[in-house]
Amino acid sequence: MNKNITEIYNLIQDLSWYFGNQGFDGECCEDLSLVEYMALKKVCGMKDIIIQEIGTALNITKSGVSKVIDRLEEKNYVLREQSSKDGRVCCVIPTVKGLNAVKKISDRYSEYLLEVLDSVEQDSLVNIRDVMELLYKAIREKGYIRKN
Amino acid sequence: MNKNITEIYNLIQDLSWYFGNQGFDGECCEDLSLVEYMALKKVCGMKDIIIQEIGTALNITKSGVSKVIDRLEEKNYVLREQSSKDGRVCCVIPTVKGLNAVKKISDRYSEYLLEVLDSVEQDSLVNIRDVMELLYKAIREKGYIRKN
DNA sequence: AATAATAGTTGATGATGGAAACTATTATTT
DNA sequence: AAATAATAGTTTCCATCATCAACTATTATT
Repeated sequence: MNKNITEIYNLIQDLSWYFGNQGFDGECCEDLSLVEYMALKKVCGMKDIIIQEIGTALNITKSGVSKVIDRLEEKNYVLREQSSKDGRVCCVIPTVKGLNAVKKISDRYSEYLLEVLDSVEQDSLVNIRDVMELLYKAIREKGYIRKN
Repeated sequence: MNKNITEIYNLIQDLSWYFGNQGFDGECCEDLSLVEYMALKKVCGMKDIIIQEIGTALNITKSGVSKVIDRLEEKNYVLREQSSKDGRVCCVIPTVKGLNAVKKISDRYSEYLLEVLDSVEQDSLVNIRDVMELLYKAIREKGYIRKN
C-alpha cells in the first residue's frame, strides 16, 4: 500500500472528526445539529431542491430527510411547498432566517479557520484550497465508500 | 471574510461528511461504528491508553468513552486492565483481533482513496499529504471549535 | 379503468452520547 | 492516623436521531 495514500487517508479521517458531529458538542451552531445544518446548506444552495435530492446529497434515507426537514420547518429555517408540476413532489425553500443562519455559521467557521491558518501565506492558502478541491471532487465523483 | 478561507472551510466540511458517520451506512467496517473505530485506532496507537485520554482525543465524555469501550470489549477488540500504579485508572489494550481490524479497515480506506486519486501524480500526492498535515496539525493545536 | 410506480410521511425500533449520581481508590488536610 | 477532598471510571435515566417497513397521495403505464 502506498505510504502517502495511507497517510492522507489517516489525516482526512482525523480532520473529519473535528468537523463531524464530535467537533461541536452535539450542536453545530444556534439550535442546529450537524445534519440539520448540512441539509439547510443544500436547501440554500439549490433552488426548489426536493427531499430525495437532499437524501442523495447527504447519503441518508428519504425517511431521515423527511424528519430533518420537519425539524428545520418547526424551527422556521425552511418551508415545504408542493411542486406545481408533480403533486407528489415536495420542494424545500429556505426562509430568510435559514439563509441568515447559513451565512452566520459559515462565517463563524471561516473565522475559526482564519485563526487556525493565521500564519499561512496567501500562496499556500491557494494551494490548500486547490488540494481540497481536487480531493473533494475526486471523492464526490467516486461516490461514498461502500460497505462491501 | 477571506474568500479562500471560506472555500477551504466549505470543502473541508463537505469532505468530512464523506468520512463521517454518513459516509458508510452506519457501519464503518465489520461490526464497528465510526466512533468505535476511532477509539480503537487510538487504543492501537498508544500503549496503555486510559479512558480519559481517549475521551480527550475524541472530544467525548468519559461516560461516553466507557460505553464505547464496553462495546469494543464485548466484541473482543480490546481488553480493560487496571493500572498497577493507580487503582482508579483503567488501561485499555487492543487484542490481536483489534489490531487486525484497524489494519484491515485502514487498508480498505486506502484502497478506496487509491482509486479516487488514481490519476494524480506522485509529486501531487506528496503535496496533498503535506497540505492535509499542515491543516490537521494547525487545527489540532487550535483545539475543537467551541460553541460560543 | 385498473394496476404499477413514485414521492413523501409516519410509527416502531435500535443505537448512542450526555448529565448526574454513584463506587472505588488515592491524595491532602488536620 | 483519621477525616475529607479529589479523581477515574461506571451506571442510570434521558434525549436525539436514523433506519425499516407500512402507509397515503399522486402520477404513469397497461
